[in-house]
Amino acid sequence: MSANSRLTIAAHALAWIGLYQRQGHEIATSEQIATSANTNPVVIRRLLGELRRAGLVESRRGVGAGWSLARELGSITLLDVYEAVEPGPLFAMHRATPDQGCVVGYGIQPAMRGIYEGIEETLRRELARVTLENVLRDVLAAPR
Amino acid sequence: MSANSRLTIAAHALAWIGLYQRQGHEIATSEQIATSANTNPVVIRRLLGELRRAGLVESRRGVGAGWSLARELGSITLLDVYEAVEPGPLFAMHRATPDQGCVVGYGIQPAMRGIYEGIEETLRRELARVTLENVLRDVLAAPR
DNA sequence: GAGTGTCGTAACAGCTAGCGTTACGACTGC
DNA sequence: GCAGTCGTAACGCTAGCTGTTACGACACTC
Repeated sequence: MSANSRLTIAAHALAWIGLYQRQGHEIATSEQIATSANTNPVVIRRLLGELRRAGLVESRRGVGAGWSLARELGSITLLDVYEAVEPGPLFAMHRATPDQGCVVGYGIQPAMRGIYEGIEETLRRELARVTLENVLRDVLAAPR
Repeated sequence: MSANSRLTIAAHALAWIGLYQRQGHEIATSEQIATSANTNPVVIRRLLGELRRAGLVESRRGVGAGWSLARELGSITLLDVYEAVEPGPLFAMHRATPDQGCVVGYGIQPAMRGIYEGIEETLRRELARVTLENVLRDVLAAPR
């Protein structure tokens, strides 16, 4: 489906900030997070910008600027992150509208829309069951 | 996530063939299906080729050639179609492997892998609950 | 108020995947 | 031999993700 890494990187960033704050620091920079995720600071700033719009993190500017959590890790779910970072639907309809003169062409889109809605709802419920607290716990539980 | 229409078009093709066969015909051509789906016959042939590799349809060549179902619509689920048509995982990991010297960079991939596995398993279960028979029924139930 | 470090964001390039299209050989029935 | 359809390669277009550079905006320190 040409999957992307946006949810993964966003979760990485949040877990990193959360852990950093528990170690007594207040503010994390996109530079630090980018180093941990092995990517470019701009990529991190773009993603965190979307998380800020969703109210999950806050940013400060000026000297000593950077990012901090706007909510506890335990109150942020993967669904929150997913919705902040992945707009569109999971499955797409036909590019060009099918032949409305054909029975199948006429009924296929409403039919699939209904089915997809149910499936996406299940996906959301599943994403909502995992908090970033869970993620960080799993991260720290990695052997060695 | 840059969703594509492959599952939708494949389901469309299967429903079309199924209905066509119930109307007494034996063989459907990619040309006919493409007209209904408003796309190019080659797109249909490519998708049906993948469904054939999965044992869902059969094809004949020569004059009067075309496609037919290898199984009843009721025994084909959206999961069968999905697996035939969408190889990779739903969510991707980091492009470049994260900093293994960082606690989060080290543990994030195993953590997310476990979480994603559970979620994809749920998705599969949900897809497995819908048969192409269900799809066709919904298609025919469209108002007007 | 000058200097500094970081965010915010635009702009661009490279890559990949999906989709549409053309073309043509392979096959099979007449 | 002819005709109709599949099978598949090849190509171009588009869109999205990722990485990178660049630079203005901002706020703290001195």
